[in-house]
Amino acid sequence: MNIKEVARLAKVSTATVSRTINGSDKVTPETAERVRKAIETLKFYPNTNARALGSGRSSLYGLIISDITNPFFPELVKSFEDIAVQYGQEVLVANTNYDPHRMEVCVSRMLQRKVDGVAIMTSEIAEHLIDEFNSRKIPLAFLDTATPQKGISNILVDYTAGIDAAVEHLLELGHKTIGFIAGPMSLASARIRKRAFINALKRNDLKLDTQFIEEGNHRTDGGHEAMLRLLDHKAHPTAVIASNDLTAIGAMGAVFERGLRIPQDISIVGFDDIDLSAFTQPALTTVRLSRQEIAKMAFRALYNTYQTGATKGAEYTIQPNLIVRKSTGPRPVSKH
Amino acid sequence: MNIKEVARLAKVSTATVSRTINGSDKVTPETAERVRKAIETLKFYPNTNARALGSGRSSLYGLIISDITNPFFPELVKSFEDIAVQYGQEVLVANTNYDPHRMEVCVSRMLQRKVDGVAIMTSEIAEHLIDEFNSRKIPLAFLDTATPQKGISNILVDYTAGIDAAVEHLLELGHKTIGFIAGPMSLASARIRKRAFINALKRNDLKLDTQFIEEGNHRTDGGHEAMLRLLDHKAHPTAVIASNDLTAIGAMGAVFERGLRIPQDISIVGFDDIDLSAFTQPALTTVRLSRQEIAKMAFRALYNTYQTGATKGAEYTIQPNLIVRKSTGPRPVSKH
DNA sequence: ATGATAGATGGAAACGCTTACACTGTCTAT
DNA sequence: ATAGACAGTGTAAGCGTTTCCATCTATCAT
Repeated sequence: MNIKEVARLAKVSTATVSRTINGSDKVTPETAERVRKAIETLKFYPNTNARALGSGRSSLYGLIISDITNPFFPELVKSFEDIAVQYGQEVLVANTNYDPHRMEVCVSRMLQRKVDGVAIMTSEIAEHLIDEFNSRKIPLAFLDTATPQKGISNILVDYTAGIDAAVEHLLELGHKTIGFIAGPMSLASARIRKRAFINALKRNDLKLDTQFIEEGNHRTDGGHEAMLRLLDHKAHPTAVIASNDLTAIGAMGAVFERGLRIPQDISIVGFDDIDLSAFTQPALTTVRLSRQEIAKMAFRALYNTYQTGATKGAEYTIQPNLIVRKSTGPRPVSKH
Repeated sequence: MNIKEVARLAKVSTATVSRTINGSDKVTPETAERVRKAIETLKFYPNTNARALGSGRSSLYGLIISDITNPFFPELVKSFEDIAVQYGQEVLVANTNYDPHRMEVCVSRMLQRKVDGVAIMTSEIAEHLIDEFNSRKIPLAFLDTATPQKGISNILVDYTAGIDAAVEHLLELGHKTIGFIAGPMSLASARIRKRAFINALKRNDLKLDTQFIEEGNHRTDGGHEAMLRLLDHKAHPTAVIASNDLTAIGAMGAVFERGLRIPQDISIVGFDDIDLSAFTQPALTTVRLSRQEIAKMAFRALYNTYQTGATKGAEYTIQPNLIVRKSTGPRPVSKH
């Protein structure tokens, strides 16, 4: 079953069938109708491989993430696909599993499939891999890459604004000592968030107490352990901000384990606003980082760059916003 | 950059380059080495589209799920990909969004990309779409399809065993009245789970009280509302089994809202064991349904069928098992 | 030495599309 | 009536691989 059989049945040339499929306006409505009917009858599905090969366009966009089981990503993937579909494009998703070798494999897949652009939503990528894309003029879009490059779009998150909002919210509730559970320092985004927290303290004239900053791993277990360490201090903070929601959720478990209540004894704030955060007990106050917005910007940047053949990428900034739920409350009076 | 340039640099024909890439044994080690060096130097990545076109094999397997943001699926996707990679194959994931039209789009994508097999992990699919695959001899693997067909593999879940384990666990804890929050009756898997529950009651000589069976939607909000309805009965059940974990989590929220405690006042059991379930407060007792196992079976079934050209599919059964955590406890003494 | 055999390599057709270019027939302006 | 423009369609040359078949060389039994 191929375009030739369709052409034969519709009594036209293969060129006309191709034109009809691609919605060219140079086909009379009657002819197009005949072709469409033939396609229908034969249940013909054009071979994507042949199309890509013949046209030189794959209509495929790559999306590289670290781990689909990390709840931050599914919504990102979904939004990215939704918008790609709107533009008549397809998406190739690849997981790096936080592993540099797997990253190479992902890149290789993208290259072999001749994608029209790649969104790299995980911070760590080797320089030489970027070069592979660059030399082939494949548009790239990054999320928070530390090193912006020419020909590459960048989606920046205003972490400062997000963390500031969280700190101010806690200040308004009367908290004086705020702890922070960071992500792994090997991740650029975790480093940026920690820095934003330190700056927010400074801006609000709060003293920085490094013993109240613990390092987690952006997963629940890390948050759990880090929180236990924080609670071990004779005078622990009355509020804690976590570098991401998973960490916050792990931290909440640790608080309960020690027989303390949230938010009466201690307030917790997360970051990201993963779906789950609305359903924890109590519901988590968190800084929302819209995956939909990230996906939309990244895709558009890639699509535009590819279509216009522009050589320089764009920059966009995304504003996170605080979602106040039930895990934050006034500073306990008994506390210092 | 293509195979010709590699051939020129390595001073061989394109046929030999192709053979080297595909690991044919008919190439002398020295020649192969020369070719590999040329590939390296030129940073050549073979064009997947051309490969698929030329060989007639796409080495691509489709995976159709309903919704990647449903926490049941990410782990399934990951496991499926992991095993596909082991076999040197690639995966094309598509979401139906529970929408029959989107399902058609997904199937169309699979057909256009000439996949070597498709795992359909969402129950609802129109008969005529199955035919499209059948007539093209594309292997199919289903999860719990109600209507087994020839040439199609089927992964069956022993829901009866899973629900039985949950019911028996509650019985041992002394519970006499057990409620159930079902999924949407439009979903085959939800219907099967409900039926399994009813049968389990029967088998244990418990009377079936239909007012203690509520319908949810397999999401948290549905579980929340269904639980509120259950709690509205003057004598509500002391234990409730939910059709999936999301429903159970929503139900837990409702319990807290009414000022009751888990498990002291009421026990809750989920189904699936999504990652999150270990981190709820209290951690959810649930019936684990291994996504890894499902993925493994589905992929193997497809791969074997395609490789051997077998015309009849296989059947596998998966045994769920109860994971006891903190959301279940002895029947409250004050209760009837 | 000779023919047979096997193994390595090359030549070129095929895969199923897209698209530049050529062609035909109408229509418009003169 | 006629040249020019233009719309609709067809012809055929790619696109980058794979793979069948042919060719060549070296080895071996005779």
